[in-house]
Amino acid sequence: MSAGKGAESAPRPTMRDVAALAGVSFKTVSRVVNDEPGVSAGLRLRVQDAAERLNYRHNLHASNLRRSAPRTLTVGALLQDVGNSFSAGLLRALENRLRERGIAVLAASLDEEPDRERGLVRELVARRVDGLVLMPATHSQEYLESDRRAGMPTVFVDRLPHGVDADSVTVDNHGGAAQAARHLLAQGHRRIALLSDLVAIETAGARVSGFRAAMAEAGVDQPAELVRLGLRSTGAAQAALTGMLALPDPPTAVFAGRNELSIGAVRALRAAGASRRVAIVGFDDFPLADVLEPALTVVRQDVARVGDEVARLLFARLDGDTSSAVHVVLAPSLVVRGSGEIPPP
Amino acid sequence: MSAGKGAESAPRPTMRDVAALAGVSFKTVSRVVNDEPGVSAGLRLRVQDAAERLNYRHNLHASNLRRSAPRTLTVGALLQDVGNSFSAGLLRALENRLRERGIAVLAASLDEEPDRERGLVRELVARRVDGLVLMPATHSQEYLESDRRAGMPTVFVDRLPHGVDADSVTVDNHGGAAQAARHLLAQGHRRIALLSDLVAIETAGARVSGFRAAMAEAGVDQPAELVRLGLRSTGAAQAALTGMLALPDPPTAVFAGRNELSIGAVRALRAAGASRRVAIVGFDDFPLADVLEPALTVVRQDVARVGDEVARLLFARLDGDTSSAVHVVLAPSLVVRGSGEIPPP
DNA sequence: GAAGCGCTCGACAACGTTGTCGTGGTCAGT
DNA sequence: ACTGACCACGACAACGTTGTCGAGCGCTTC
Repeated sequence: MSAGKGAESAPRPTMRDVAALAGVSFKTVSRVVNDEPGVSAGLRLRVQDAAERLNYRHNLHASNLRRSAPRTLTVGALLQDVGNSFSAGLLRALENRLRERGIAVLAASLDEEPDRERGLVRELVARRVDGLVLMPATHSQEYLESDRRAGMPTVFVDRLPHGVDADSVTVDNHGGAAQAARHLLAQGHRRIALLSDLVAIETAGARVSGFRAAMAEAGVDQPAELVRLGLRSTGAAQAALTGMLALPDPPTAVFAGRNELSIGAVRALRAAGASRRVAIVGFDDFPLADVLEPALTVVRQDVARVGDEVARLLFARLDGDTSSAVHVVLAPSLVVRGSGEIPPP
Repeated sequence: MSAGKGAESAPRPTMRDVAALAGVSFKTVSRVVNDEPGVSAGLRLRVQDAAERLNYRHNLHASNLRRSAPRTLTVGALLQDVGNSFSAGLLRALENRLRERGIAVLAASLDEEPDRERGLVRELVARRVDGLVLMPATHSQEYLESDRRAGMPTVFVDRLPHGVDADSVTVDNHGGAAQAARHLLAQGHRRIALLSDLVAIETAGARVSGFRAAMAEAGVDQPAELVRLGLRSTGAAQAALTGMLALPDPPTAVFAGRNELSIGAVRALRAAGASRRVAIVGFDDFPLADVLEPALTVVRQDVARVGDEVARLLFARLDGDTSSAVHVVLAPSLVVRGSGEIPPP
């Protein structure tokens, strides 16, 4: 038994081959394959049998090329990192909805690299995907405009579109972060560390500004030594917080702006033996947040809900809706689990 | 500015349109687009300019239809659940390698449903993907044989192929589970609970048999009350272990056969206040296993390594290697973190 | 019995591209 | 000045499919 494809393998059978075996014209095969009417039951069976015998497989590309309303039944999903729990959960939620329409998903990761985003969009357009779901890494998506005009429905997720008037599904990052800050303030905390990713990333920026707004509103001032922006990884967050814990006047609470930063912060607290002394609230839930000790209080975005909304908007566009862009903003919720309720000393 | 695609939007420009604008034949446009030689520099610029002005986008489907060696530059990855950390991590590792060759990934989840696997394979073949990465849900993949003969390279991952002679990358589940059991036995445990998914799932079955082999080897017998198979979810594992902890003679240690079951087990231990009293070793690592208290000892499979191997095998087949099927088995490693080193009372 | 209708089915063009081959022009060599 | 080689480019067929239209057949209807 041969194991590989073998460049020399016989070409796949086409409708013509099936037609020859069944003794009909290849147009009749097309009718049978597409379940079109106008073929007698007997012939239909003969054709199906021939197709089976030859292992005939429909060629979606040729089909799409010819069809009057081409549908590749494929959408592209450009997410930050399909290995990260937020992107992965979203991808899964999307897949569930798209499957209902027989649509497959081309998934790729952007890693916050603008060039990769532009390159991948090009590739996906060349593949003539029916639609695009984009968690952008670029500052402006003006480059998308011509493709959208040419009929490419696009739904932004997690971040708003800039320079292009497309649908979006985001969460209220500003509000969620403010809620986290108020929660910590309500426990009596005044020295609250702020750990954030690059503020150029829209969600991170909104969370920082939401946090700061709530602090300002409470009249608490935020010293620079308790702020670290531009943290790109779990390790960076861990190092940053470890440094702060060694300050003469260390923070009594921490707000971590993204799930990986929360993890780094938890590691730093553990290493310093401060888990039960320093409060922490994170943005983004993750699978094990509830079994940490203390369990992690987080601002949660409902990824399944986000996926549902994205699919809903995309379907409307696929169905020909050309009304003006819709921006869905979902409210995140504070999940109280213990780590955010530790009082200041 | 219009927001949607609009079924009525102008058709996309083709090479013919670009040619008309540039005042050349459309074959010349083809040459320019594909960077083929035989076009003077001046003309090349004129064509590129025209393409730019019209927002021309290459049509990969038409291109592939005509090409003598069609390459869709797409592979299908059928994984268990792209939202689960193991599948997601693997998908990401695969994507990294495939990107180097400009190959995109169609990702889908099988959820252990055989019908879905067969249906999705059909779809992917209709899309003429260049290759298939499969974490099978079916008991036999004989149905794949004709497509493989027709030239579809297939690499199995995490589970071995059955009924078809294809490449595979798996980890030594039997050995890994045995190692976990021996580790717990070495601490002096004799009453070790076994939590497993459906043993019909090959990996789960191998882990169960590995665990049992190590127990038998040590002459320890495993009472039925400490065995629960067929656990499909975190909640089921939690309930199962909670029940066992209430036994007159409860287990002093637990082996959880899959990461979600470990999570359920940890929850059960936490709820029973037994985290520091009952030892636990899990199969599969996950992002926060090291920050639990106590940190979770696990048998780890290196997903990045698995992804690399899968890509390597796939590339070899894409490059025409028709030698017989290769089966790569990677050794998992025991990561000692604390939870597995709790001694029996 | 002729006309008309409906039902199957096939011939053919077309989708947007690449592969093959032919044409016309330039230029070096004699 | 003439040949031949080479280069730039174009005409045309082909990939596998669907859309359009018309041919052939059996049936009903007056």
